[in-house]
Amino acid sequence: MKESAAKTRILTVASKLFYEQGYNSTGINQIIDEADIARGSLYNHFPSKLDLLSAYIEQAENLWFTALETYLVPIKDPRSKLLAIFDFREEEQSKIAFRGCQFAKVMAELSKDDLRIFEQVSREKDKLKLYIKNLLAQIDLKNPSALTSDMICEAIFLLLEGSTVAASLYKGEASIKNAKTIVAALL
Amino acid sequence: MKESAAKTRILTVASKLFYEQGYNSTGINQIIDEADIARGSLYNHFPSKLDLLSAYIEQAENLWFTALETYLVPIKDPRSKLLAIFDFREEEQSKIAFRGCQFAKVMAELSKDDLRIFEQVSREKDKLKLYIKNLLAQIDLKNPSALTSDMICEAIFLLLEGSTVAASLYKGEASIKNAKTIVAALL
DNA sequence: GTCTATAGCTGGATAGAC
DNA sequence: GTCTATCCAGCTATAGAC
Repeated sequence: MKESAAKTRILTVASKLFYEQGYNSTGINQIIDEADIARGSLYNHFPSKLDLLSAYIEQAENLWFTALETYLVPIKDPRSKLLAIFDFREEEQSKIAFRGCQFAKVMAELSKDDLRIFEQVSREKDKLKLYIKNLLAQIDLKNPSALTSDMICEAIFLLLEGSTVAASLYKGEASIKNAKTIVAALL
Repeated sequence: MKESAAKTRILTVASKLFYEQGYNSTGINQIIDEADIARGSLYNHFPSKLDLLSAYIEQAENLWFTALETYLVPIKDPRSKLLAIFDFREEEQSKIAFRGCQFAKVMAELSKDDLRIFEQVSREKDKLKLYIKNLLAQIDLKNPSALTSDMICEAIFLLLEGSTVAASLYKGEASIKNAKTIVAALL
């Protein structure tokens, strides 16, 4: 059930370009040039550019989550694991010049009518929230802030998203480090 | 020193379209159609599309900040003022179907080389942080979380940004309400 | 399944009349 | 300063040969 080499190459190239240049600014022409395949082949595998975007999102979701889990494997303590999510994001973002969250970037470019993509992205974010929630359940919260466990989960999630946006604005890791400090105070 | 009516109309129409459809997805043709001016007039007032974007950002900054300050005038207590920033954002976003932060949207669409725009936006965000900081200075923090005043300022800022992104993803106000709850626990 | 050729449009920007 | 006419490069998508 191996996918064609052409299809894989298209998706690889498109992922890179969608993220680096944006979806709207990346043309089919550039994709077929860099992937070195023919126009017709692309439309054979992906009926439209939006289908290609959808495939990119799906792949990126899987890759991102797998990378996060792998990063956290050596860390045993759940509290440290939660804090390390911010280290992971910092490393990841600094490698790519603080271009921001892949999914947030796509959403910002889409028309509000492209519901399919919005749902895909929100499913991914829900997966992350669930992952955070499970880690929180293993912690004996000292709870200095009188927030419920669910609300602390939300805080971690929002601080992660917010600090990524801020880091991409300021082109530096300071916001992500700050978010980690704030979360540490909440746990 | 009144600006020409044409220029004003161009900027009004462009602002609306840039925000509703995105910068890249809005063409010069559509702008001149809806503003009902001639192609040449647009290029007379704005040498390039990027100059028009820059003018939009500048105007949006001023309008947004003025609207926030006006919203907060009737509220006297500084702690309530801080929390009301989230009410303001919620009202503002619900009016526009949770399309997200104007500035974040633009940044997500830009090439990383458009430094001029990045700097414009970061100046705006700095203004907001300073405003938050001044309000915080008037509060006697009970400080349950052992965070410095500067770090609480950062937390408010990051939660505001993060919850706006999340609200635009989920198309609802829940994230913004949650962010307010979290901030209330920090103050 | 992969190719080339091209349709059909729209993009941003310019020239030159008035 | 505002207009119309137009350039040319780019876009997404399709047709039809191999």
